[in-house]
Amino acid sequence: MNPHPTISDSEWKVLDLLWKKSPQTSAELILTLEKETQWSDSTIKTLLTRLIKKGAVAFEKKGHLYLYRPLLSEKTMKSQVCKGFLDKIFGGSVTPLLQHFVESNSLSPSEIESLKKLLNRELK
Amino acid sequence: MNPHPTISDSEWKVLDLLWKKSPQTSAELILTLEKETQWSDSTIKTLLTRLIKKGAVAFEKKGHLYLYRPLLSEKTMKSQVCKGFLDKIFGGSVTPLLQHFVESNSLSPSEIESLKKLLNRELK
DNA sequence: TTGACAGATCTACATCTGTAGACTATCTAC
DNA sequence: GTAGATAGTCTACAGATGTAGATCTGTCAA
Repeated sequence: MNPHPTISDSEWKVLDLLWKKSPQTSAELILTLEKETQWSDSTIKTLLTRLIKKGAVAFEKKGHLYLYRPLLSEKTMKSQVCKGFLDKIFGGSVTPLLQHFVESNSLSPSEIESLKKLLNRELK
Repeated sequence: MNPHPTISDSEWKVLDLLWKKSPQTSAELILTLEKETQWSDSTIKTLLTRLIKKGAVAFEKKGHLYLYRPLLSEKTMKSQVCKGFLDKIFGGSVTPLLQHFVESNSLSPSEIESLKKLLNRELK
């Protein structure tokens, strides 16, 4: 019913891995996540379960293997999160967001170049 | 101890108002927020209390008036939230973020213009 | 066939969040 | 000085989240 359920930060990490590669077994996911987090395997399984309950992930039994894959598209989800973020922090408009990055000097010259290219391409 | 506490979505709305104008009495805040949300005054008072406990807001008794003001700077907080967002969604780099907005056609031509100006100014 | 193991499910629990009613203290106007 | 209005504090409670132990179950090797 909920077209785009809320995905918590931890859940997002799991989903993100599935967007990068799918399907994956829980073992694969656990292996990857244990490197970048301190989570126990149990935690990761809980997150998987919650994602399934939210309709964000599906699994398929292949013999005795469980293969997990994302049900929600990365693009759609990111759109939603971006919009929420922009609304909350910058009143919904992109300019102040970019301005923020510019002013906080968090952009390297090469990054600025590629951003400009992006915008130029867009105008054609 | 926590230099920048986590501010929840609802709390953020309150803090945001204080960034726009400060100090304000709770009555002012309640008046504004009741227009854009469905919150009861009690809810807003709870949010204020939590912000105070988190060290994000301070109040001052002026006679029998309570004046609230933000303790955390807007810039600092937005930086933090932006960074967290960027890390979570786009692996920490700005280009894919802007790319996202470009590709999702959420930029108006005039917005693109102003973004370009921003970047050009930066290069000087 | 039995034990070890991998993988799933159940249960748990503290904290945070959204949301708000009840209660208390103070001030102001009558 | 008393009632009503204001403003703050306490308490509450359900649901989400971060985190993980305990347990069940199916499979494969010995």
